[in-house]
Amino acid sequence: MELELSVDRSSPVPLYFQLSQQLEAAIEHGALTPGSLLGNEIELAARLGLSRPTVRQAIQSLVDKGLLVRRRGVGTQVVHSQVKRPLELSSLYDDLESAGQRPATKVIVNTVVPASAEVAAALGVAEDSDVHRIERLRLAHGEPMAYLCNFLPPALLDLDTAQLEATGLYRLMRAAGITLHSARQTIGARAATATEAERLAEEEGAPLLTMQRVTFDDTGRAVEYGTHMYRPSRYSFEFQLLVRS
Amino acid sequence: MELELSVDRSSPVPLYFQLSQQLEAAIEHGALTPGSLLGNEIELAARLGLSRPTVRQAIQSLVDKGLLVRRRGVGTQVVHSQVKRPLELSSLYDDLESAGQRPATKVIVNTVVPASAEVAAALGVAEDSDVHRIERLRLAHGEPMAYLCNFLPPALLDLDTAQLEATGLYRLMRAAGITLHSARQTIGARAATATEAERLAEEEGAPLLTMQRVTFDDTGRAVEYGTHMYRPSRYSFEFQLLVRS
DNA sequence: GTAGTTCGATTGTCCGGACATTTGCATTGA
DNA sequence: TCAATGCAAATGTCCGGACAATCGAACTAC
Repeated sequence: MELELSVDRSSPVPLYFQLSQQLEAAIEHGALTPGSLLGNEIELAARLGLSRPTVRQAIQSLVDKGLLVRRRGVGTQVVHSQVKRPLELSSLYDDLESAGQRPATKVIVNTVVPASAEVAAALGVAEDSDVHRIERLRLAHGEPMAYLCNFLPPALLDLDTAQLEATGLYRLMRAAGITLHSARQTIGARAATATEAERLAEEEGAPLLTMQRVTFDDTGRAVEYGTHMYRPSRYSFEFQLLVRS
Repeated sequence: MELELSVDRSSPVPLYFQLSQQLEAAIEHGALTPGSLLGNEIELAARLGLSRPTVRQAIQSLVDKGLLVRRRGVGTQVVHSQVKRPLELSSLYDDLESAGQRPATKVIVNTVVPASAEVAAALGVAEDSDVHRIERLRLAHGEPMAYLCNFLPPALLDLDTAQLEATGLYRLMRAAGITLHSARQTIGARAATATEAERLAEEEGAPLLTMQRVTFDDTGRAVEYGTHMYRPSRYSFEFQLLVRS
């Protein structure tokens, strides 16, 4: 196996990034089979005309992604795993769209309200200060799927109802220059109340999947707090957790 | 602010790790307040008698943990976030114990069975090959909390019923030298069947929180597959998702 | 044959330096 | 007054080298 690797030094793309992308593509494509050794770093660096730290940086980024494993004294090998693409912090809208489900959104509420104690604590703003409140019904194939209630700090972005119905909240945030970083989520279940049941076309007492989430941007600011309710027959959460060492 | 930092060069602990631990402790302890600059890398390196790459490695590890943010041309600052400790891949047993709940386990089944198609696919073993099957009832304060059904590949570790009742599965795996790396989880909800209801002291049709998980070690091997059912009144999932870039 | 030892291979850690890129601010100019 | 320019500061990228720690396998001794 002679893996074709090359870097373009005239490109503004960092060299280590070029290399890591090529390696990732090779793994994804099957050119590098699970369990196979990657060849030692020194030789790889020499072959590409790069220094060892640069090669290490490329490899390390793939190790962090869980695609490679390094073993001292042995070498670096491709992980032997079914899981190719770790699931990340995702948007329900994007999830549905990439699943080919043609999502639709109906905005029920889009207003500004004083923050309750709960919302204020989650967003890190003063109690009774103004926050956006939006409530949406998310549908797929015309069937209700989830009821979404979100709160956003003021002056973060302008929430146009038409835009909210055309796309997802995360996408609007990214478009407004907000870099999402992490989210703290709580997932539970409970029986539907009468009003919830009606909104979601379920019966009273039917099990609902609930999710509460606070999303943070890269500066650690809370940019969104939400309480969502999903129909468990239509949706379940799928994600990958990594051990942090 | 004169943060006290020092490294011990005679220690076998890597220098970058010593530094990152001290910085993390300072953030946790409040000596470094959110939003405050960390001082530039060059000066920090000089003060500690370290090279810049070593200091960068320490800082980078904290950036990966979400505690710091770097901005080119500005500096490195402490993240302004309520979330101090990102939740990691956790064990129900440990969760309960650290919450002071004195967990107990009752082993219902502990045997070896041929792998069904579903189990074989999850664990990456041949269909009908031998796998361990354990079913456990997890209690807290004497109250049933969850019903856990797990499958493990053979010859991974010996599953002693007494040990299983004394501690959690993850802890047994770690003690056997298995380095857990990641887990793919699916969380959903549904109504309890009659037998499930009886096991968990719920009523038939009551909402249950369900979780399916495949856990991988650092070589990418699947080391555990499980189907769990939780009483939503007693337990909910709380975790933090990071955006992977 | 088996257990212990040695040795080569490979990654882990660390250094000191160089230049590029981006940011924020002060200065300058219209 | 306001916008454009220039400058300093900080992180981003990259280099080439050095030594340490660990693993696996071949080898040796019993």
